[in-house]
Amino acid sequence: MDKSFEPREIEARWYPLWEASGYFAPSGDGEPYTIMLPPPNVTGTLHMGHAFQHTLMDSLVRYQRMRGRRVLWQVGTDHAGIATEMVVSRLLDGEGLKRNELGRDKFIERVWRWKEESGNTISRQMRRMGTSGDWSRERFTMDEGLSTAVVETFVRLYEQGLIYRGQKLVNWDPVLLTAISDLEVASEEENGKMWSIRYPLADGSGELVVATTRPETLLGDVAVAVHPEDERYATLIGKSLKLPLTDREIPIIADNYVDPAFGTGCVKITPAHDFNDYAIGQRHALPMINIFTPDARINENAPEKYRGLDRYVARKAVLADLVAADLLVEEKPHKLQVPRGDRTGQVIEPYLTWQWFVKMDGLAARGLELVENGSVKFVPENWINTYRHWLGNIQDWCISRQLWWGHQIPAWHADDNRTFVGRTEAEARAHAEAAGYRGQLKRDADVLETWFSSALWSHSTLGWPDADAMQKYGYDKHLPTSVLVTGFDIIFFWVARMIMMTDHFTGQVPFKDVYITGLVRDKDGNKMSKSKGNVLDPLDLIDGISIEALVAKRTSGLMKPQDAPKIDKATRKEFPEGISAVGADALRFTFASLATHGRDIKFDLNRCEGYKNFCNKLWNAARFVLMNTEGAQPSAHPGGPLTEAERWIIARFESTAREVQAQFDGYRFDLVTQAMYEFVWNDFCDWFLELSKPALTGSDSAAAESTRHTLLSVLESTLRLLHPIVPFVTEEIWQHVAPRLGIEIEGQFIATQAYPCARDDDSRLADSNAVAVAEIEWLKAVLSGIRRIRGEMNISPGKTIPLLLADGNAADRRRIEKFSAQIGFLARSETPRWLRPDEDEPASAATIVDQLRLLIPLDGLIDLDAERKRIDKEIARVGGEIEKCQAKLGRESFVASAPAAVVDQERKRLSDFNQLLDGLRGQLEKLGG
RNA sequence: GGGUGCUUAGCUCAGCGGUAGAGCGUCGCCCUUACAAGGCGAGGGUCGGGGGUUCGAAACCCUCAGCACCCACCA
Repeated sequence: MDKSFEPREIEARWYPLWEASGYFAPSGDGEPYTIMLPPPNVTGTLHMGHAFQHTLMDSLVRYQRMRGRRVLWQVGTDHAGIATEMVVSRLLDGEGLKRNELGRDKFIERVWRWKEESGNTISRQMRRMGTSGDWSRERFTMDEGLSTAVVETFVRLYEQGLIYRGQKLVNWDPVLLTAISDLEVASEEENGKMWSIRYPLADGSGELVVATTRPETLLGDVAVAVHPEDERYATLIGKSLKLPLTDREIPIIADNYVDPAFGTGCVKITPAHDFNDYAIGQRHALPMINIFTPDARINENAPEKYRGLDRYVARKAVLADLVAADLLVEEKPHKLQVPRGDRTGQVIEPYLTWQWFVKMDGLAARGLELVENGSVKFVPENWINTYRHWLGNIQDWCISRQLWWGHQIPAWHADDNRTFVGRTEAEARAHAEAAGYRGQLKRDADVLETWFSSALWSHSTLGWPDADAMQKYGYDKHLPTSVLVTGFDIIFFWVARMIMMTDHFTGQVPFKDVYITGLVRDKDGNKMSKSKGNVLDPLDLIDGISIEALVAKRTSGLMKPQDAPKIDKATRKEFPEGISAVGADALRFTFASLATHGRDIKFDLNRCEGYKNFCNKLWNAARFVLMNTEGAQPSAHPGGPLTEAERWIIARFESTAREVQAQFDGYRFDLVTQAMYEFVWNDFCDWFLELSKPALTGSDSAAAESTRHTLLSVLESTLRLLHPIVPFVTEEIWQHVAPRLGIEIEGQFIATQAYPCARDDDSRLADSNAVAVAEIEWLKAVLSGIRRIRGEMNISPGKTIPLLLADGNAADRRRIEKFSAQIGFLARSETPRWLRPDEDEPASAATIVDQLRLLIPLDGLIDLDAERKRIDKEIARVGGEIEKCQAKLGRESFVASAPAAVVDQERKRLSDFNQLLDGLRGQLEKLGG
């Protein structure tokens, strides 16, 4: 193996071999374990959030696969209707082409070409991350099978009366010219104005003043509402007002919606352009006057002089005319919530259109029930509140979009405005003929919103509704799936709908657990976005990138090119030398370690580099083991007793394996990686490898032989333990290590080996030994004590020191004898020697372990004053602890009320501290302090 | 206006009723033959403020403050 860990070549070599071997596909007879990848949008490339979630999914999948489960990780991509259509439109703009000039068919052809490209990029990126999804059954939401599922779903819901077409007020994007979802509208507070306008009574007996933030909608007013108990206006209810700037008269109505305390207590009602007004209009059976064209210009329902004006131009005109007619009372600044489409940033219009809807009441009640009764569990569980709140207040789901890219709605309109739904045109025609219609049928031009097909993902990818495909894909085996790993931002868009749809059509929940991850933010906690110029491409972390290339990437193709200099500067400041390659394993380990519950993650490149070092550490530990086991007979353990150090590391490994398993099962990836890191670095490298050195070179050849074997076997188990998180480096090392243990690796991969389990792995590993642990913990205390003196006294690490022993009990004598070689080697001391009873104790620096005192004679080595200071400091610390213990034990209430074990523990602490204090005082005395 | 989460070492975060922790950064001493992407050691925190419950609170309850996010129709 090379001297240092070079991820690039290793990653490039193993992935194709893994994929070709077929282990990504479900196999074996184990209990199925299934994850459906939230299909990424084919809008471009994967971002850090994807890489993060994919890492977690892949870790779970590899973990369960090694535990013998029959694992399916279903991968694929989403057509992402509106988003992809926008990307391609922008692309065409660059070529000087217009979507509408190209026409529907040609445009869709272009989108398919784009989809090919983006889809390939995505799967390439996923492969670079090391993800082990089953590529052989990769799906796309608009492929043939999934499209069949969409049509089938639509038709069945329609036949069940759960889909209907209706004219309703929806959120309308006047630039994209389509309806959009409530969820795609974000209201932001903006500075605007509020105008008060006089509406004269028709009989000339007075006037009402109404306030509005949108004076142009006055042209569509159909009433003015007051509160029914508002005494000021009680006598006016039912009378008529002259609607300014028009020749219409409108009634004064009473409705509880109006807050008499706000403004004048009079509200103009425009049912076709405001959601509240729409509701009032329905309650009072008012007409609805739509005054806008689809692109938000005034239409023919308004007086002629305003027709064709853009909404904001019309606003100015209306205000000018009101002033001219002396009907404008006041104009004042006002903060208001402005609804903007989250894709275009345009101000959204509530707009009256014909759309298709899914009735939600029954489905939502069931969706709620499935979560309330625990069929689907959220992790962390508080997300249930979010889910509950949304489903409890849900509106019917508007599923039609006036776009081209997507599943075209399987409905055909007759000349007489009747509509027929069918799986095919022939089926629709049959319905039409059965209803006595024989004329022309024209297919509905709209497409379904993208989440309609996503909602079917968990069962459509398993072949539904095709019986053969369901059989082939193991429909029964894999549904419900094990866990959905996704972000909180799509709980409404996707999670809730998938629960409802999958249950409705299969009688199963789509998944048992929903693990909600945090959002990946930049190191300052900002959301990563192209426009902020703070995005990182996961591949650039894996491969590294020069600062020039990174700046170029971040500043090109900006929506606001004027931001480029700012982004340029910030990027150079954060990454003065670009980003150095860390490799996929380090990136994965970083993501996993940042995956705590219930908070977003700030991505910190320093963490990444730290974990690259971790991979390197593992690499070098493996080199050490391999170097020291060269030529060893591949075999099971040679037999004979294990050394304490071996038994200790085995016990530590076991408890680590237990911890890792428990944390995997609770989706605590941060704690999984923490346990792995601590074991590999602190236990295996810092202590066991060091302890093994004297054993390997010592005179006890049985111990050397045994140690060699344990080095190999613990390393090999550790590689398997770590593999789900860091697949590449563990594979590479394992292929070198496993043969030394007699494991046949021809055509084998670490991923298909068993996951280490604390009890049923190697029986020797199962022999956790409390005595050995105590012995080694004692040895560690001895060595740490000596090292502390060396460190604080600035004794050169290379310098060999004399070491004398005093006091101590029988156990200490036995242990010193046993570990004499280790102590000499690891503390760089001469062979430790017991002080003879009659011998004068030389002035020394000392460290105390229980009753044993370890003395380093001062002569020339140690500054007497420095040692006194060191002891004083220690005495102060111990004294403080003693005070705390005494205070605690001195309280009657503590001794009386606390559990006996806690009281005993406290007493033990006190006596240990006192013993230590005595030792320290004695030592100080001997130094003449 | 409702709701959720967060506030612990310089930074990023664990801990969530019984001795305040980790990584990174900082400061010493070291190229000791696996690893300087390293070794050994050190320093650093009245756990956001204030109350309460408890023998005991970073943790549980109340309250205040700040930050972030989600939902919501005040013209």
